[in-house]
Amino acid sequence: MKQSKYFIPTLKEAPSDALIPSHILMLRAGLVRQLASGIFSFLPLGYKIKKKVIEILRREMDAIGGQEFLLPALNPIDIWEQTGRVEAMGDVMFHIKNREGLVLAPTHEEIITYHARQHVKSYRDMPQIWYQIQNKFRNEPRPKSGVLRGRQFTMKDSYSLDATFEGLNESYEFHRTAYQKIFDSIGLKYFIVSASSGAMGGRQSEEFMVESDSGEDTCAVCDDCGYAANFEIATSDVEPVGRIQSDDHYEEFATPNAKTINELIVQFNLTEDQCAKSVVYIVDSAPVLIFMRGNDEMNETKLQSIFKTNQVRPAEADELVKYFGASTGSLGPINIPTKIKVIADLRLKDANGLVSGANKDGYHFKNIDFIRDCNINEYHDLRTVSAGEKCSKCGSALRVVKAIELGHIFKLGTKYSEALGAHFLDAAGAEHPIIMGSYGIGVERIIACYIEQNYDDHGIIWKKALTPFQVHLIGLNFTKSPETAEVSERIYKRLTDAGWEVLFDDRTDSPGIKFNDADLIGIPVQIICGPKNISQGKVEVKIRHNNERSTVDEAEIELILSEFYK
RNA sequence: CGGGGCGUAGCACAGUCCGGUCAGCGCGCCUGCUUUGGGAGCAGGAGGCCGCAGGUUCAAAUCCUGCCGCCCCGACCA
Repeated sequence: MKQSKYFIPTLKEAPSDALIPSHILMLRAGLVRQLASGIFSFLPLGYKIKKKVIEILRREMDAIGGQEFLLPALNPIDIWEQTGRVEAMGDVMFHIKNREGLVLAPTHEEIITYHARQHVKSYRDMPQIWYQIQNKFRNEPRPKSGVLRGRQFTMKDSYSLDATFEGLNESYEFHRTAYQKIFDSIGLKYFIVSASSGAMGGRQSEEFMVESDSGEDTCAVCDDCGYAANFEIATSDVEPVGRIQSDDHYEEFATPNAKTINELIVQFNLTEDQCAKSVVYIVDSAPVLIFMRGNDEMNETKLQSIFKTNQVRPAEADELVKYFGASTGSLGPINIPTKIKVIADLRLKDANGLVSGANKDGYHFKNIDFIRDCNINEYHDLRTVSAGEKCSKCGSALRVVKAIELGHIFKLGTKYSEALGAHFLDAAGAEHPIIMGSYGIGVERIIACYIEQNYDDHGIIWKKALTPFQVHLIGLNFTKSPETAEVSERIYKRLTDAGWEVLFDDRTDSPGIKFNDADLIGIPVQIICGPKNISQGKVEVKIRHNNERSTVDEAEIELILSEFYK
């Protein structure tokens, strides 16, 4: 490809809307342009990279027996109503206004299940792995960070259909391995975390994460043993509060100026372990009183999983008065005027000697015994881990990092097949819902994450898997030196004929412009043809990632390329 | 949806408080000449409803009202 004819609008300055490296570089290198918030056009160079990603995805999905579909983005809404997801998705789903009953698909479990229901009627028809690489539409409330969170994006989504849970496990493992191959071959540094299947009611789920300050997920990772988990479900090894030797009855004391745990600790010389913090949530419109140790933070996702709902919110001030007759800072487990559910974090299990609110503004109780004095309905792991706590596997200090979710694999179970009536007959002739899994990878996120991990002051640094071209042939000073033009053309033709993907900078611009553009675009190998070297029958080879330069004979070029790309 | 910021040429910005002197700078673009190993020089030139709509005023990029768009923080994210 001759660069003089190729549309690569590079920018010297970064558009002010772009803040993170991948976004800035994708704009500057002429890969994408933004059309509207969360909506991007891929320009030729960017699309070339995207197609390379897609090819890798296709290769690995085919390798595990996946069959490629292309499902419509326009969906009849009634299928989505049957699974209850029109409501669950809420505003995230785009609805067509001038044609009643159509929506834009944000994902495709429903449509896959629809087709499975039509034709997968026997255990003999399974297992199946169906996938597609297609645009998804989600009305994100706030798109951000370039292509990392958009309203229209490309996803590789696959779905497994199995007759048994053993089969599902196998399909899941196939995907897990394929995903590792995909990210490894691209050269991404990633880690896998256990994730919450949340209110979806699935069985197991893992996410493929890239550590990044631009990430929207938080994970706890252990660098020693490899433990990694999404914050939503992460646990750590923390000391339980336990019991102390004391039979003292609980006793009210005035705490007029202590509303927070820290104020209690300071004013009454307590330890965090002695304090049972009360938190009140409204879960499915019913209040739940939750106890956490000291300043331990409650994790909403864990709460959602316990109650299997995403209808969870902190109680409002007037609700606290209504249920407890007291306000925040004075709530506790004893003398609750209304009957509500009480749960506590595992760390407080069966503890005593505790201080908690007296359900009377300005008063607390001390010497509370959770066994003797309270009716704690259940104990659950409810706390959010924090950095530096001990890994529950190996005891090393956990790190807490921001991460970008690149892929998600998920054992769905029978939620969709049951809702849509996708049943099959087993060998004994008994009817069962199809057992499903769903697996997704964000295509644009791969590109953005790759760039986040591979750039320098000059621009992007591609490795061989995703580079839009294998060689950047840069001709210098053609107007002054027709011989250089001639030699460059000859090299271009020879490499192209030999099957190399060559971007040939045959523009008449000054060398500085060409070098800077080349580094910005980031093709791994640059071959520089200038008059000085040409006269000696030589060209210069520059390796982008380490800036290594060598002057070689024209005849050696292909050998060097074969070596680099072997 | 709450909070904050912004909208002036392709990109980056100044001008807005304090209305008139205001359509400006740099880069990019076009033409010519010179130049060519890390974003060249000189000369000449093109490009704008100052986001949109209303209002105030003799006069609006500038003041007022409404709307739209974009970015950031938060909420949200099968």
